[in-house]
Amino acid sequence: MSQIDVRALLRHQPMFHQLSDAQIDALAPGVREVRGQKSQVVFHRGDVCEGLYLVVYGRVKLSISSAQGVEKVIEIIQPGQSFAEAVMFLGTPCPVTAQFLEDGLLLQVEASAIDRAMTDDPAFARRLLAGLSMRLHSLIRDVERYSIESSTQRVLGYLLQYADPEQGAQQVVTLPVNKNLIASRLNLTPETFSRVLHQLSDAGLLAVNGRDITLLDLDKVRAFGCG
Amino acid sequence: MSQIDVRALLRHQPMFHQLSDAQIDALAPGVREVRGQKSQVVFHRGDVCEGLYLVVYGRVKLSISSAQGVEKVIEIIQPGQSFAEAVMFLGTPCPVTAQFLEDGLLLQVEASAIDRAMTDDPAFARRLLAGLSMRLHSLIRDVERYSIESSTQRVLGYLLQYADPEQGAQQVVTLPVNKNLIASRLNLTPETFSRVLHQLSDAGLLAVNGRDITLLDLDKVRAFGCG
DNA sequence: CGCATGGTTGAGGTCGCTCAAGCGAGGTGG
DNA sequence: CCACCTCGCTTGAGCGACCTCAACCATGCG
Repeated sequence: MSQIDVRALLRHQPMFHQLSDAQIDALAPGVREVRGQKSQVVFHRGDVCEGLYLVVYGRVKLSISSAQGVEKVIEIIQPGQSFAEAVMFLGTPCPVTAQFLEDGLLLQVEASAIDRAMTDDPAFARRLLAGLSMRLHSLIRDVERYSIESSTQRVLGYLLQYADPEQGAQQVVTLPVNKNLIASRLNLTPETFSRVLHQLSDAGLLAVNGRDITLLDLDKVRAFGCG
Repeated sequence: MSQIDVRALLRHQPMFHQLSDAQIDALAPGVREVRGQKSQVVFHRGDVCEGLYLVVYGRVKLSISSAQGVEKVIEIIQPGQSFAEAVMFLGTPCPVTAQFLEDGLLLQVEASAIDRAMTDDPAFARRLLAGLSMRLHSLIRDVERYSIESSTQRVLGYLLQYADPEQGAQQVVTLPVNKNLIASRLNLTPETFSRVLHQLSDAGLLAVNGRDITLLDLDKVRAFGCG
């Protein structure tokens, strides 16, 4: 792959949107392409990484595993998002394992390149900070979910995330990945997830059709979520 | 309080250690002192804050509350640490409530002052990023704890955090705050926390004497934590 | 003393997990 | 074409960890 391609890819990453062409050029030498196939591991928990990753296409799963082999999905990284920034700034071992959910392409940007970009452009540092902040807040939401919400509330909260408040009271949410993965994300077993969906379906709040979930009354769903 | 004092206080904050006197001077006008008494609220969940907070002395509790009034402690901020950075960079409402655990003094640094410091000194931005990264990792640990560890493992993990690997196999850990707060931090009820401690005590792993907990055999404790 | 606060202990309930079986869709190969 | 498999999902029965509610005890303080 030529540098031309890398530059074009970099330019399309939200993180780098406001960099000048010269800054992109400066970044490019510090960037490595990482192609991977479904279920291939990018790095294991405990590995040391020397740079952050950007997802160009494909999705990546960040997860942890207990000694007993139970796996727990922490986050699903979509194209355009980044991961392992924190580990880069700390230089500590990775707290999670990263694995391709499907064939995909990543860009690994080494720390020195990021440092250069930050020095050149303070706005870039601010963007990184904002990115980490968002991650932080979403993790706080997670802690909240796991600690004080019931399984039903977690499921509804997850679904509401995908609902558009502007749209009508009734709308369809299509699950982005398979139900097992979502269950893990919500810290539920697949069995419980399935049961919760059907129980909500019985209650007349939603209708399930494979991965398509129709929220029948957004206001009722919201009210239920806060009860 | 005069500006002299603010500058002296700023200089002692880890976050600002590497700033020059001139940079500290530039920061000072954007800093506000916040004195508070035990259980006084700094900001409520949902409030908008225009700057980050540094704890000079006293401790601050970050927590969330469910609609039913159940409170859950997310973090206990010690002197020298900061909070609300994420909210500052995003400009979003606070996801948590901040409350003094005892009489204390905070410094509120407004966003524009931080921006200035970042522009002047890229290393400062890096320090902020490292700070947020540490927060992120500790939250990942939390999610891990809540989702795949048992109550016993959570308690042991918490205690091991305070143990010094360099010291002998037997050492005393003094709980920094009262047991109710720690229980909440570990997502346990006070009752369960108490029971777990006594159960571990029966198992000969530790001895409880008020807030002083003696770990009787560090290796055994570690082994127990992983089983 | 009376009261508040923090901690312990007991009895009982429940949410979500585990284990196990069954089902439908999609794919492969004989 | 059908047998057969896998994979994702569902359903049921039983169970256990942790919570809830309630009483009780120790300490400190006005």
